[in-house]
Amino acid sequence: MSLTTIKCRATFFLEVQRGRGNPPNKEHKKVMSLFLSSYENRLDTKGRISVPASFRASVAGEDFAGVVLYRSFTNNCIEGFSMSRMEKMAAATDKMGVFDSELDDLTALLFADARPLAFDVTGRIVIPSDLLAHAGIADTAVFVGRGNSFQIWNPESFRAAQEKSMQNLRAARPNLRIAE
Amino acid sequence: MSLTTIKCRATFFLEVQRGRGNPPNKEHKKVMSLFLSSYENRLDTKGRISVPASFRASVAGEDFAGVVLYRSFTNNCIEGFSMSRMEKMAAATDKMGVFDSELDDLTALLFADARPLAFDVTGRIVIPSDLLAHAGIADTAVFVGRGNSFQIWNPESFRAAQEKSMQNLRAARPNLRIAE
DNA sequence: CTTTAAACCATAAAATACCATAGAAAAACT
DNA sequence: AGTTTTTCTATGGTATTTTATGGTTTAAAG
Repeated sequence: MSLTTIKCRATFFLEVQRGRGNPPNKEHKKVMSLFLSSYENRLDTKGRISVPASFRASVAGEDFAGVVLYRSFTNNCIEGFSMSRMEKMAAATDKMGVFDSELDDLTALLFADARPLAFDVTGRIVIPSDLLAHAGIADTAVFVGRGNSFQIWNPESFRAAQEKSMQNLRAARPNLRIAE
Repeated sequence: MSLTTIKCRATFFLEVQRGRGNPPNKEHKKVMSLFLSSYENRLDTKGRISVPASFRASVAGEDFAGVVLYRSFTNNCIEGFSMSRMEKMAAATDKMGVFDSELDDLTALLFADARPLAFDVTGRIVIPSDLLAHAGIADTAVFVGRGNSFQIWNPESFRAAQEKSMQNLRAARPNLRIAE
């Protein structure tokens, strides 16, 4: 095949961008909203710890640039959510009976204990000391994805809990085929 | 930011195709959502490996341009599927009570181990080293279609597993005719 | 003032975007 | 059917960006 250069003259229309910002037709960044995988990070001398970049991406675009943490009811770990999910939980409690005593306990623990923690410029948070104590975290912590939420564990405790979960699964369903 | 349409008139040069050749084919390929067939590809020195083009086509059009991998619970291989499938699982856990423990063990293991891996421009991913270790993969891997999911194997292990499956089938169903 | 918390640089390593190419496969013309 | 040309895929190498983490300075609070 050969190419030939020819001279042309034409009238056409062009869309130009005025002002700053991203053009609307630009392919927007791929959004990954789930908390997946596990990341082991370190606390510095001031108690700061980096929230994994992929977890920050999961809450990117929300009104509150940070996460909500509270002490897990069931494990020695810290539970984490996005603020928007916290709001969904509040909406869910509305569906329960007003005089439900369980609701009382739940709201007393959950909402009273919940700490909104904003990211700093580099994506770090300072986890309150009572949460750290509850999870037995000293200088290293594991951020563990749980789909729509995540947890923060002491590394040793996490490995032990994972092992226990695996044993539970094998005991409950010897023929388990999770892959399909 | 706003867009403004302006009228232009210009003289320009255009390269035109003379003779034989293949004009750009803008027909997009037939959408194949299933993972089918097997492909043996190589890891380069940086641990990158091409996801087979047909597998990439299977997840084309999804929000997340990549796949989700985790260590198989039942085999020495890596399990893989699309992010949308992961999201369906997360949605399923939401339908259960928030403090229900039925799926706790499963989600604890699955979401914590799942790795979202985005394709690079040429369709490669970097498989984390712990996944490679679990599957015993060094410099070559086999992508194995499994319909709605796929697996990644060490080539030798895969052939051995296939052989074992074949033997199991024969033992269980002596009359089964399996084409060689 | 003293203490505490938040904002502000700095950086090595890891992750990822970018560039290049040979071979295979596909399309279009003969 | 056969040939030419182009595109696509898998693969390799290089450059740039991001991330996690440390330290320092400024603002706020007691």
